[in-house]
Amino acid sequence: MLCTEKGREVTETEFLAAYDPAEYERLSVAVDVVVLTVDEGELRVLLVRRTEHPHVGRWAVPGGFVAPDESLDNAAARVLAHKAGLDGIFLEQLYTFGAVGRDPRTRVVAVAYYALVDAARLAAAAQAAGAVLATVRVAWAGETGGPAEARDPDGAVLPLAFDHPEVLGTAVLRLRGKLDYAPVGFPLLPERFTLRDLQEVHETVLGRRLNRDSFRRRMLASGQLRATGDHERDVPYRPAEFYTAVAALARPAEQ
Amino acid sequence: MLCTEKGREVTETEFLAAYDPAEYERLSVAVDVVVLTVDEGELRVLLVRRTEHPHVGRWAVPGGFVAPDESLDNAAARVLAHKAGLDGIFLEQLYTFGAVGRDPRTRVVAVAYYALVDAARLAAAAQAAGAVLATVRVAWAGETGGPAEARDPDGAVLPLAFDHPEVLGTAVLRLRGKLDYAPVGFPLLPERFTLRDLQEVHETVLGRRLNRDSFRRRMLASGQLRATGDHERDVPYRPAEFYTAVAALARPAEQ
DNA sequence: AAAATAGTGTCTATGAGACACTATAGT
DNA sequence: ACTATAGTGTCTCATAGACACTATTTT
Repeated sequence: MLCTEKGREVTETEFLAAYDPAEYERLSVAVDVVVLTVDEGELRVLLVRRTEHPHVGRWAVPGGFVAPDESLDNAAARVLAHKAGLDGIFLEQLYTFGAVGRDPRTRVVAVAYYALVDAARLAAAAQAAGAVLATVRVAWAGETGGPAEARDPDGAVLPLAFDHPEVLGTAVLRLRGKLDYAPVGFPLLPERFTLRDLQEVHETVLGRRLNRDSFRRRMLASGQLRATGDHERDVPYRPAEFYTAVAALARPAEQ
Repeated sequence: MLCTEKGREVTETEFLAAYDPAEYERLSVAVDVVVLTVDEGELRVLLVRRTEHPHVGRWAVPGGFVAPDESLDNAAARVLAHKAGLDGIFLEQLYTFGAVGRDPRTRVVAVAYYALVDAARLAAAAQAAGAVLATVRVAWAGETGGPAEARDPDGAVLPLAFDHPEVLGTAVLRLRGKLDYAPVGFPLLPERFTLRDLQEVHETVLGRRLNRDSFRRRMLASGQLRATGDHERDVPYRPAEFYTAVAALARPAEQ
């Protein structure tokens, strides 16, 4: 059952020395990063306008090809840093899109990631990078799933490149699913936030209103929040206390 | 902002005709399929013994390289059919593993899938394919995550190839997570099953005992079960009624 | 009859939703 | 004083766990 060559077994070292990678056809592998935030009750995504073929002029999530000497996670972090100017934020693998005709140039397998960041930081990064923040709309409720649509601030639909409607829809679906059991809301908020801010983030992501009393009890009982003792200022009503997330959401280690 | 060549804009058609895929380095892309079942209170995985370098003699989940003209889903279904003789069973993308050194031959990005099948069918398929069914053990509880280990029927640990301990661990984690909200137990059972069978599957996957009364109520109230009116035979106690899953779990459509 | 599990009914504990009430800021 | 929201306490309802009891088969 072992490989033989001239009547004797070859060792793994000999095999690897003689191995020719061109024996199997290779594919282009890209990472696409869906950078999401919540602002003013809307889910927003960072999009860049394509300046080259294919799909010139259409809008795309930042992406780039994976180099032979970098891991997928590193490639995604590199794309996030170079194309969006963002560093050290929540970043997690989402899904891999590999339909044959998804890129008209050649066969490209895209490993999609999603990143979460607070609205103020993303607004600054988008401006510096020359990107736009588009509102995300999905035509489905709950955890049904399906493509998503991006609109500019005037409500006009932005044409998306490649299969990015599906990529964006998958990111929304993942976010909704995670919010039910994971503290995924915190990366979307600044370090200090009120319970009202947190509830608005949850409601925006889930696309439905939540019960205030129940949400408050559940969050305080979860042990994920630490009260700061500080309160809001200059609000025309009783100021709410600021909280912080008790444990920073750990970045998953490279596989 | 558009590409120019000799002072005029090029159309997308012209661009694609002149596009050279070799401009970017390409990678090998493989699919690995984790085929799982539950039998005798144990989670089992189908493994094949590697007959070629690298990792000759070690055990691996069935895998294969993705051809340029097939989608990832199709490649996974092909591997499942050719290497395990299984067709038309639950198959879903799991996670993509892309660490640089995970394959000693060359850079290989592995898109892992997991498949679920009932124990009797998998036992027959494994025998026909010359594969083994190994018991899966994880050293972690709940949804912690981490690598998994495979043991033969005598309890001896089978050495796994590549990063397959992580791949296997990721599959167990996904299965546990899905069981909480999705009817993922049904693909692991034959068409007709008792509530006891279903509970045993859930307990095995989750790695903990469940409350009988509560499980029964929850399942019957879920609307996912249809009573058949038939009952077990030749059991030394009151025979339980057979149920069927009311809706076959739809295979996700190709992206 | 004994043993073992299926299946039903009921009580209790827990958590979500609803509501009432008090607290605290700006206007 | 008025308004708007923060924060607390309590009631109700739905669901999970626990337990008791009956049903049905083989040995």
